[in-house]
Amino acid sequence: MKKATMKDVANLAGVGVGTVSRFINGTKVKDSTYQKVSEAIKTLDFIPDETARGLKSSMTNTVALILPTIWHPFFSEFAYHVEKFLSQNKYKLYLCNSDGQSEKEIEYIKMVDQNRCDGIIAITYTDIENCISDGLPFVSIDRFFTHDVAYVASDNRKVGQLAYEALAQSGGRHFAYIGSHNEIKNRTMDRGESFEEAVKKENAPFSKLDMLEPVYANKEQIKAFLKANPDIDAIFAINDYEALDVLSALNELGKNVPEDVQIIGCDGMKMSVERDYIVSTIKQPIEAMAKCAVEMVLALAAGKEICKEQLLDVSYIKGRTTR
Amino acid sequence: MKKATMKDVANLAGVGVGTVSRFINGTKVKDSTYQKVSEAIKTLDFIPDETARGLKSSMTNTVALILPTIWHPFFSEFAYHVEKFLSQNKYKLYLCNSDGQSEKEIEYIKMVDQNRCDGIIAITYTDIENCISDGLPFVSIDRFFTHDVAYVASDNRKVGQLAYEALAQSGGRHFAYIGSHNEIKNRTMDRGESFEEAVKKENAPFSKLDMLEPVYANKEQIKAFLKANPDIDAIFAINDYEALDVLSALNELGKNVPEDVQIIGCDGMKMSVERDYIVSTIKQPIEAMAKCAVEMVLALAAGKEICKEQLLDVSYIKGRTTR
DNA sequence: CTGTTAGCGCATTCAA
DNA sequence: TTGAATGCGCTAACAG
Repeated sequence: MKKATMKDVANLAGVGVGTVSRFINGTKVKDSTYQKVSEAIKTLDFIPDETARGLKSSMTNTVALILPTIWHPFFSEFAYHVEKFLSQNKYKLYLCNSDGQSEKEIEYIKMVDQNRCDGIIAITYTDIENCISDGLPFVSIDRFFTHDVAYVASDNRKVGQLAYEALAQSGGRHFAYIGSHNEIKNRTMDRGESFEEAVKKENAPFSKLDMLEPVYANKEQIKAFLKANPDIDAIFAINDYEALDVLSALNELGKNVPEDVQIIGCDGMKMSVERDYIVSTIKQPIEAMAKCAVEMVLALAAGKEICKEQLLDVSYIKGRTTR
Repeated sequence: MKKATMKDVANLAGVGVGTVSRFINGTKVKDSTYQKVSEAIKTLDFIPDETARGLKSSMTNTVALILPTIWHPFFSEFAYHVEKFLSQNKYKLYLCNSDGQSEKEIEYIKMVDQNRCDGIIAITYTDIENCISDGLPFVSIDRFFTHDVAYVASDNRKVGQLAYEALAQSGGRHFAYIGSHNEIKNRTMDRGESFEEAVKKENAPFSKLDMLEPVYANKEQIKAFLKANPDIDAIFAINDYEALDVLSALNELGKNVPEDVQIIGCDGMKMSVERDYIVSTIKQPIEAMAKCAVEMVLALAAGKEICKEQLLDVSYIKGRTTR
């Protein structure tokens, strides 16, 4: 049987379509008509067509999330929380894996103008500055565009500071930073820079390995670096993956962690609710970032003015790679 | 400036709206008008409203993916591939974390009738049989409903068989299965059953720990089980997470893996493209399952008849927990 | 409180 | 080949 429309309901109930519409939208109607409409809806299995509603209201109750790949614990944890908060606001989520391709990112950004979604939350490292038009409800994560573009980030400068303090406190003497960076700048670069500054302020020995992405033979490069600098005993890695690679490299070189060398990563994703932290890490407030991003994008979609820059706090979590 | 509509374009180009519509949809128009329309579209930054199009065509080019939580490597890998294949077909993806709540699953299933999406792919273990109405474009993963409901699954019976063979071949003597199951049946239960059968067919010693979900103090239960059965030297765990917990439990009991005890998990998820497999595992063909599911759901959405049951092959991957 | 009507932006007839 | 008209299903304004 074909899908019932409001007109069918109105006919069956013996009322006008307007009344059915009001019923649907919760406007008060007389008790007797309420009954009739309610019954007609039930017998016809009527479900309102959201496309038609959207055409009138030009609201979709949908937000698109653009990220490099959902197949990565940090992003999937973030996406989980984004969807959760959107859902609490009766919003749906479009998911976009950009794989770093700006064309796909742009395609999704266009969806706002296509009236397919009301706003965008994006974690992106590609060159899309000129696609972010002025009134676009767009929230950027961990990357600054201009003061007009809303963004939320963790306090990446504090990350380096905390990493240094934790390593120094547990006896680190020769510090190193290991990481990589993209040509397009984003705030994660601050992690290494602030770490370096903190070390140098104390005049402690410092080495660094900073690779340009895309990185090949990551672990081999790390091993070569560690061999060339055998005194290193306190390493800060740009993220937890890198930390795992460093851990693996050290093991292969016969060093003990954390006895000989300590490692701190960054992100602090849990992999799943019940798993322990393997590497010590500076934890990003992923859930808080998601909440903040959702609030901002919904406010922007509603045309509200908001504070466009949000820095969230980070914290040190001891795992098994520091003493 | 307000968004331009087809009417605006038509006015500016000095043609009728029908012509603009044809232009957009690639129907041939005269060269001279083609130019005029093309220009008008450019100067007005015209982008067709997909909501209005959807209202006419009742197609959304969107599919919803329902899963327990994207915050889990297996599901996020699956979602990654689903989005990829949908994208290749110009389709968008709605993501739904059900967290095991049937209400939320039902809410998304309704979206087909609401004309918000054209079909559903679902990994679900809750009681929603009676919501899967007949013509619904619905594809189930790893769970059988009825012969009328399309589903794709990996060959879970072969999983247990392969696990046994791999463990036996590398010297396992006393076998054990460790896992948990939900009240709602799904095909993953076949893994343990087929493993048990394979072991018993060879008359080898067998023990099992099968917990009812939700499981509390998982690792403690595992430790108690292992203490009570100290001869166990070859363990098959229902999935890779469970395998990690088993690994951790064994370490805490002072056993070496894989020297003293071998472990095989199941799923074969990696944290991301570039990471290695940690535990030895029976790998599910995640990408192939995603591809198959997408093809099926798009075919169903297009009203085509298809083969409703697809079983995909699994394979053994050696990690660091077998010899 | 309720029925009627006019669009929302577009695709698709039907004439011309 | 094209312009004008009709309607997709719904909401909101208006009149009763």
